[in-house]
Amino acid sequence: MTDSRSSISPVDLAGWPRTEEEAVAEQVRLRPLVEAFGAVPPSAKGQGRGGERVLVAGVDVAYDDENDIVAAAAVLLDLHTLEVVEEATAVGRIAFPYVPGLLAFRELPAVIDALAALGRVPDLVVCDGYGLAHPRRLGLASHLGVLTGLRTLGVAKTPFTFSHQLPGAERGEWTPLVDDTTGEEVGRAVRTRAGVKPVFVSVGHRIGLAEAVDCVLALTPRYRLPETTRRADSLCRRALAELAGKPAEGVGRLVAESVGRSVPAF
DNA sequence: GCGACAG
DNA sequence: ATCTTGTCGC
Repeated sequence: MTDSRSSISPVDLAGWPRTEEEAVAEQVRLRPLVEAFGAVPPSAKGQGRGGERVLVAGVDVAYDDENDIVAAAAVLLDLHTLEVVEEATAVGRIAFPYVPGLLAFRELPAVIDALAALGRVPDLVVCDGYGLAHPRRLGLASHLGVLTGLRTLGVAKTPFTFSHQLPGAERGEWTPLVDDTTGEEVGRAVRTRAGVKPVFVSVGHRIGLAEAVDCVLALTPRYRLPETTRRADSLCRRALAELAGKPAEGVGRLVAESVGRSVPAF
């Protein structure tokens, strides 16, 4: 047993929220289950010793609103070499409209399907968006963590409703991301590349904020965004493009593809 | 009431 | 997210 879960189960769409009220109620129910502490993975096994590599998954989704289709991708990387170990995609119908604060209900069903299609369970999942930095402290990264038991963190490209001072220009410098309604630090604005706009990192589940920032810096040797995010973004767009013209009916909610050990050039 | 608002 | 021209830089 490598993690608290040895496999990932798809969500039951029959019980998925259909209204904003139901969605908010679900966030309030899950919020107390978030664990905002934990070391850089893996903490369950031997700290990366003995040749055991740390597997980090990047997830992202792309939409075709015209045809009501969503394509998700999960790309597994070795945290130390940043090599792609495995990748998987899943497609389905869009499960919820885009509502700021309720993004998880739109993205998670497809994201979890893609993660479930991987042959291995990631030690950490990097999400495109927020975790605890959320009006009700349950952004998509935290939501995904609570639903699957996986360790997660969020990396967003904009400050959402929070405030921050610009961090120093050097890579690695950061400032707190603050919720002005409570004064608490909900994340950090992190400079992943010298002289380039910062990204916004927050805790998802089972990891501390400082540890989450360390992981993000390890995943950004060259670009502003983590390699996990870049890889997943590229893959889900390709997966969506391959569905060109196909009607939403029939797409259902099928795992479209699962490719092991591929290292695509992009 | 109005604007802002992760992706 | 998605649409969408040209442009600067490695």
